[in-house]
Amino acid sequence: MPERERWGFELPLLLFAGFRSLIDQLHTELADRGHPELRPAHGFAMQAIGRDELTASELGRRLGVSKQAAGKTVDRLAALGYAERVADPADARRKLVRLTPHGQDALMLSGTVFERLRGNWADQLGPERLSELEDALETVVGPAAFRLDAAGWFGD
Amino acid sequence: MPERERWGFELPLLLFAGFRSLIDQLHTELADRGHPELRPAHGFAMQAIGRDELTASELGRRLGVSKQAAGKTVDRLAALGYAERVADPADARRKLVRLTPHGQDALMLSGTVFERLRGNWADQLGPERLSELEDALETVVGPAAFRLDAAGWFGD
DNA sequence: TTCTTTTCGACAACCACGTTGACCACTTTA
DNA sequence: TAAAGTGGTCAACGTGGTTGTCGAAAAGAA
Repeated sequence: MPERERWGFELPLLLFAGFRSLIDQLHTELADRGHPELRPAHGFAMQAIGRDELTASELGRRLGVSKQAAGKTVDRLAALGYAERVADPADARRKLVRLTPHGQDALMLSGTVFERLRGNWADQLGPERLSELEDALETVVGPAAFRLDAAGWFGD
Repeated sequence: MPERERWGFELPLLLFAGFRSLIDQLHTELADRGHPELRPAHGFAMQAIGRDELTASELGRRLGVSKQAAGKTVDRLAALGYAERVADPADARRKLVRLTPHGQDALMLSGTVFERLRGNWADQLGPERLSELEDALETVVGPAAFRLDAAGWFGD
């Protein structure tokens, strides 16, 4: 049921409002469940680390930022107890970054919260309209959909 | 045509990818048309100013940031030639911010570019699917859709 | 094996964008 | 007219980026 004529400038605002709505709800939930200091930017970095052990340089590549910026991000995650650095026995230059159990907990919790939030949208829209929305977005953005280099994107 | 089962975490990434795709294309176009220094964050501030003459404090309220932050944003826009401050003859405390002709040009150009980008999406999806996408998003985000307090939202 | 190139991590300086707190000037209101 | 509120600015700081430089360690080539 198309409701009225839309201006072009509304489309980006609607997309951003949807994105922000989900992320804000996620962090409200995370704060209630033992992760009050976690910020949206941290989530992208932790997602990029996942269960891997990788160098700050490699993390920078995944996030689309310099190795120095990635190193600072790791510093902040480490200060909050979400990540830690361990020496690489096979290469004395490298220090491998990995999530702590606290960080893995936050990541798993985020996954379950996102499932529930998607369920809320499905309740409001019906499963078909939600699937159509997702399919339409994937059609227009193509394979660029699942990039993680989002943090700090506004300023560039 | 629902293509496959979706994970909850894909939804925010799809929304953000769509948003970023539009904004990136906008700024590519703006750069080609005489506005190469304009950044995404500037757009929200200029949209909040529009054709008004307002104080930095009022701008801060519209953008959801402190008056000091709004003042710095105006400094940057002014340094780039997009905004200027004029004294308010009716109130010696106030300095009114307004867009320069260069700033108004950028704002009008953005509007026409967004119309064309929406047209591209309509070509790819068909007008009905695009309208359904917009309506679905408005349904789930409600009146929060058209807030302008987006810049700097990642860090907080 | 030695020399050269590459890579990693760190440091420094800087910029964009936000925050609080403090302060002064001016306007409004009680 | 005194008190309260508002507007602009300065300072200090935090976060998340950038580039440039550097030394140590690894990898590749002669």
